Formats: sequence, structure tokens, C-alpha cells
Amino acid sequence: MGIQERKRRERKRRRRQILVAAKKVFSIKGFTKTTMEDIAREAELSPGTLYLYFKNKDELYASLSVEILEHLYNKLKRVYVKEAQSPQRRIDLLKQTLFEVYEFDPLILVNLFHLQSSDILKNLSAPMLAHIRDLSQKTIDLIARIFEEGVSGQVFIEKPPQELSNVMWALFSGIVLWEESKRIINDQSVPVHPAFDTAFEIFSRGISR
Amino acid sequence: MGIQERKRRERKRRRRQILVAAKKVFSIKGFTKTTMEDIAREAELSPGTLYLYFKNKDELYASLSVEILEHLYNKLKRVYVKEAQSPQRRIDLLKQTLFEVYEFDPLILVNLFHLQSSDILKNLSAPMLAHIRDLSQKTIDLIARIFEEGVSGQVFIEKPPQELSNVMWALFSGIVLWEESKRIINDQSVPVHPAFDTAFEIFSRGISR
Amino acid sequence: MGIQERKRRERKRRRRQILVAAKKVFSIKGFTKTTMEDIAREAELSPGTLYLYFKNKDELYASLSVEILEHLYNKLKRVYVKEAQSPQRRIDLLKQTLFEVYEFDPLILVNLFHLQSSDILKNLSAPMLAHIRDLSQKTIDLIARIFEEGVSGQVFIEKPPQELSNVMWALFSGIVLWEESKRIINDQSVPVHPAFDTAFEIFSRGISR
Amino acid sequence: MGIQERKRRERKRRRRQILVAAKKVFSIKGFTKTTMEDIAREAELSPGTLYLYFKNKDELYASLSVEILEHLYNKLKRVYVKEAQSPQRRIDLLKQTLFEVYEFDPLILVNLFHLQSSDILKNLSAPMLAHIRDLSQKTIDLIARIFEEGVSGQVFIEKPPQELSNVMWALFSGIVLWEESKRIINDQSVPVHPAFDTAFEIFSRGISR
DNA sequence: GATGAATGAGTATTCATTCAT
DNA sequence: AATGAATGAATACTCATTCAT
Repeated sequence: MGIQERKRRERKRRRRQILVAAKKVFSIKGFTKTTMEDIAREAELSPGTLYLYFKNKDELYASLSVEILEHLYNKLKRVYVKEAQSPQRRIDLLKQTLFEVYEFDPLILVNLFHLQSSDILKNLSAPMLAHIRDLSQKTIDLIARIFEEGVSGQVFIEKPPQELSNVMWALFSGIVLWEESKRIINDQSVPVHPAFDTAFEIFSRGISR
Repeated sequence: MGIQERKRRERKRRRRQILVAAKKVFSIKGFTKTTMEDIAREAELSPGTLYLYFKNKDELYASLSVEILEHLYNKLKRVYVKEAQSPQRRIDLLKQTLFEVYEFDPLILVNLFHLQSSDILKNLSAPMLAHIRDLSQKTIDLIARIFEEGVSGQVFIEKPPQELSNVMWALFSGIVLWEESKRIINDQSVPVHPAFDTAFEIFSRGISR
Repeated sequence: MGIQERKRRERKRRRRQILVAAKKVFSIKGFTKTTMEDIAREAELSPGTLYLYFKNKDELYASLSVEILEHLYNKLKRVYVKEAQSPQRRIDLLKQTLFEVYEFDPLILVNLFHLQSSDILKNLSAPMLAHIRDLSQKTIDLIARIFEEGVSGQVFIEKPPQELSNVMWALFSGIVLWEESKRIINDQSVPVHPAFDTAFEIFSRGISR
Repeated sequence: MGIQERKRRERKRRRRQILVAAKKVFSIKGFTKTTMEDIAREAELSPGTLYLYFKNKDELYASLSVEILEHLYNKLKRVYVKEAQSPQRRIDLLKQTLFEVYEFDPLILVNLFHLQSSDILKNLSAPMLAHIRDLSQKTIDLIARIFEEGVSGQVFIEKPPQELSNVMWALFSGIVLWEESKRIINDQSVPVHPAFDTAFEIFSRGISR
């Protein structure tokens, strides 16, 4: 292992060290209330060092979400690549992958939504921004393709798009997600209401017996 | 109408004037970048006046979401109250109500998620906080009840809770919502991918043909 | 006196209060070592207040020089305007004016040189920058005209060097040097005004034909 | 040549390499905006190395001016030393020398003025400071002597103003101004050398008896 | 009630300087 | 000698909030 390689690894280790500290502090104090000094202290580094690895606070914050998105995308690629798999099997793997991501960071949704706010996006470097856009686009495409193939292979029923169904579904699920996020943030053991198991089905299908 | 009453109305009018201005500025500049002076200017009032009607910036921001939640809850109450209605009809009214709310403020989801962040919650007055908790609990209960009655009346199929299905569903829908929010924020007419119409169904039911 | 007028005066008084404090601290500690808090403390105001009257530290610094330039220009205008005066008399008044400026702020040359540095110029607002350029151009033009007319009218008479001539010569040449340094820094090919060839002679010798 | 000698030369070469880089970057970005890393990059060295050759940023900056002052002083010494030369010839050589310095660094006046600011002087090491004071004193003395002897020997003859006289005059007066500004800043009662009363006349007119 | 000038606490960011390798 | 990663002190500037009028 050359000296170059050793340095590269050392650098990666530091980056990780900072990200771990940042994730911890952000999830406790929230984005605004967290100071760069808080993170530095948690990482046992000086404030200045943080800026050797991340352009600014926003970019450090965004990097946390990017990490998970990358993980998700790479996992999904592997799900999709294996030719032999049936659409049904792919759905199962998709679910499993999503759950893994969730276990790694239960706040992923809250963070992604916050990342979306113009507050943060405007301070990111162009490459970082492009990377995020590209990554989320490819992830969405991949997920969509899994379902499309199921439909075209006639394994899944094709359901004609319903007027506004997506938006309404999004609103409905958003409200439930909001409940869910309260549970996560406050770390209370209040489960989502069980009635929603049925609700999701009905609402998204627009079907009843 | 007594002088007391006139004052009360005047006071309500001012409050509304501020909320309208706040909503406008917040949705353009985001929470952090919006200053109290921005809002004051938009409302054609002085900064000091804002504090006669709202305890602080966080409480002003939260009030916007509370307004919509109150609107949603009141609508849903009316949906539920009418005894004669069938569960199916109630679902339809629920969808319609949600869409109304969406039209009133497409950013509602983003705002609710932001409100959830500990950043803001910690600055709210106790009564305000209690009000929000109460309101969201009652709203969720109401929605749940609509589905429960459909199930107990055997109008809807009862679906046994699947292990983790809620969480996975939330993750999946969260990612799609994230896409949707990009569309709203950037005001582009990129619709959610049509494949998701089928995806929602499959994913939430865990069922295929 | 209306309320408007009273406010305008109050505002002007505050501005002056800040400038006086700034001049004092700057001349003791130099530009870089002086902090905005130093100035605020000296002016018995809070740091934030400084920014209600000056866009930033650079603009506050520049305003000090602008003030003197304005004073100089206005004095010189009066010198020039009185039609009946002889060129000789105008030279005397010019010397007197320069000496007044010197007495008001002996550091004027150093400040003008520093102001000239790209460090500061780049942070000034466009109007401020334009004002400075305009003011210095007009001042230089005015001085040049005084000598031109004396020469073309062939009215100077010889006199022995006067006491203080060095200081006055320094002030005069400093202004021309300032012009020259601008030329050097901006790499523009605007030569020093040719009238100064004669001006130097007359000014330094106190002699004319 | 011993190993000692080789090392000494190598050391000098590095020093020069740094000064060349520093001069280039300082003249582009100005003192404050130039970082030590900028200079290191330009010199193709590491930041740490700069500190092996210069105590700190201020001392590096000052060294640039010292270099030129040394050059000027050495040249002038040679002008003066040759006994046989006439005062007139000495004036010509003085002019020529000043112009050389000007060509080497047109920003010399600006730099000297900046060096004069208390900002920088306070950070210099005692020997460096003494060296600067000594050097400038001796340079001024030398120039003064040239004029004194010309006057006392009654040997100047009249000449018409020469091309470039403005620039040369500026250089000359700049040095005196620099002296004058030191006096002002340090509040010392060292008057400008009286010989300059005559010097100004001769130098600016290009005339002698 | 309304104002808006003044406040001053709070923080992201920079960069000269150091020192282990 | 040279490196350059790490340091951490230093500070301009912002803006939510207050309060005398």
C-alpha cells in the first residue's frame, strides 16, 4: 500500500468521523440549532477541520442524505440486475432494501424533505446539487421500472392512472407519515393506527369489495 | 355590536393580514431566509406589530399550519357527522376534502414536516403545542374511524396488519412524495411517474394477480 | 419643524457620532486591527446600529475620506467661483485650503492611499464608488484649472519659499500621487494632467514669473 | 565551495523564490486578500515552508519593500561615491535610479504607504524594524546630500521640463511623503530635511542656475 | 395599539500559524 | 528541510426581539 493510498484512506476515515458526529448532533438538536462547533466537539476535531472536508454547514447536512441515497441506489441496482428474478421477487427485495435504509436512519424522510427546502439547496455547490438530482432521478426510475416490467409482463394488473389519485394519495399518506415522524422524533412507542393498514389499500386503489 | 366586539373583529382582521403575508413570504424564501421584517413589509405593518399578535417567529410559522389543520379537521367532522352516509361515500368525501386542503396550500406537507422538527417545536408556547397535538390526534382518529367502520360494517375487506407494512409503505411513499415535493417547489409540470399508480397498489397490498 | 425634519436631523447626528468614533479608533489601531465592536464601544452604540448607517466596515472607512474630499471640493469651488480673484490669490487660497484639510486630518494621505487599495474598493456599493470617483475627478480638475489660468494669464510673480511649504507641498503632491496611483492600479492610460508640470514648479517654489 | 556555502546559496534561492511569488500575488489581490497559501501555491512550496524563511505574513510583506529600498540605497551609494562627478550628473543619475526602481515595481509607493500603517509595523521583529528605519534614513540623507552639494557648489544650470518628469517627480515626492507620513503617524518631531526646499524646486523644474 | 430605531447575542467561516511526520 | 493537515482564535454581520415614543 503506497503512501498515496494510506492518505486517501485516512482522509475517508476523517470524513466518516465527521459525518457520524454530524448525524448524531443534527438528530438531537435539529439543523438550525446545531452549530458547527457542536459537531466539531462531537467529532473531537476543531471547527476549522470540518471545512477541510465539507464546503459549509449545508453541504455537510446534505452529505448525510446523499450517503443514504447512494446506499439505496446501489442496493436497488443489485436488486434489478439479477436477470432471473420474477417481478414479485423484485418487489420483495425492494421492500427489504427500503427497510434496511430505514433501520440505518429512521429520520431519512424528514431529512430528505428538509433538504428539499430552498433554504438549503441554494447553498450547495453545483456538483453536489447535480449529484443529488441525478441520484434521486435514477433511484425513482429504477423503482418505476420494477413495477413497469411487472405490468408489461402481465404479472401485475395494469391500473389506469386515476385522475388526481397520486396527489390525493400523497396527501393522505403525508398526514400519516406526519404521525409516524412524530413517533420517530419523540421516540415514543405510539404505533401508527392499525386501521391504516386497510386505509392504505382502499385509498390507493379506490376499490372496495 | 359593542365596542368590545368591534375591537375583537379588528384584531382578528390584523391577525389574518399577517398570516396571509407570512404565508406568501415563507413559501417564496423558506423559513430561515424569511425575516420578520420581510413579513412586516409584506403586511404593510411594522416589525413590532407582529409581536402584538404572535409570540415569536416560530409561533407565527406554526400558526399557518394550525390554520390548515383546523380547516381540515372541521371539514372531516362534517363528513363524519352525517349519520346516513355509507362508508364508501365517506371515503369519497375524505378524498375531496384532502384535495381542497392541497389546493389551498400545496406546500402543506413540507410545512408540516418542518413544523415537526425539534427546531421549531421547542420555541412554541405550551398552549400552542398542546393545541397542535390535540388537533392532529383528533384528525388522525377521525380518519381512522372512517376506515374502521367500513371494516366492521364489512363494507371493506379487513386486511390483517402485515409485519412492518406501515413502515415500508411510509418509506416507499416518502420517496415518491419527495419527488412530488420537488415538483411543487420548483413549480415544474413534471408529473409523478405513472408507473407508481400501480406501484402504490401493489406495495400497500403486497398482492398481485 | 415637522417630525420628518426632526428625524432627519437625528439621523444625521447619529451618522456623525459614528464617523467621529470611527476616525478616532481607526487612527489609533489602523484599519485591520480595528473591530466594528471597537467603534461601537467608542460611539456608545451597539454593533448592530453601525450597520443601520453604513453598509459594512469598508464603507464606513471610505466615508471618512469622502467627508474630507467633499469638504475640500466645496472649499475649492468657493475659491474658484469668485470671478474677480487673481491667479496669485487663488494659489494662496488653495494652499490655505489644503492646509486646513491637513489640520483636520493629518492622516488624509495615508487614508487615501489605503482607500485606493483594491482590498477596500471591491466592497463598496456602486453609488459610493461612483461618488468617490466623481469627487476626486472634479477636485483634481479644479486645482488644475487654477494653475492653467495663472499660466495663460501670465500673472505670477516671483516669491521666496515660505515656511510650511514642505507640508503644503506634500499635501498637494499627495493628491496628485493619489491620482497617479489610481492610474497604476487600474492600469489605465490616463496621464497626470499636464498642467501640473507647471503647477509643481509654482507650488513648490512659491514663485511665478 | 564547501557544503556550508552551497546550503547558504540554496537558502537564498528559496527566499528569492518566495519573494517573487509573494510580490506577484500581493500585487494582484492586495495584502489582506492574499493568503499565505496563495503565496505557497504560487511558489510551488507548502505553507509551512514559508515560515522557515519569514517570521510571519507581515514580515514577508515588509521584506518586499526592504528589497527595493536596499536596491535603491546601493545604487545611490554608487552614484554618490564617485568623487569626480558633478552635481548635475548626480541629479541625472538619481533620476535614472528612481525610474529604475519604479520600473521594477510601480506599486512601490502604495506598498510603502501600506507598510507605514501601524497594522503592519507592530508585527515586525525588532531587527527588521530597525533595519527599515536605518535604511530609509540613510537613503533620505543620501538624496539630500546630493542636492545640498549642488546648491552650495552653485553649479546647476537651467533646463526645460523633461518627458516623464511627472512620474519621476512622483517617485521622488513619494519618498519624501513616506518620510513625512512616518513623522505624522509616529508623532515624532523629526522635520523633513530642509534641503528638500531646494530639492523640490530643482527636481520638479528640472532647472538649475 | 402601533411604531421602528436600537439592541446585542449568536455563529458560520477564514486563515495565519504550528508541528508531527 | 519540507510538508500540509490540523488548529482555534478572531470577527464581520444578521436579525429576532424590545421598548420609548
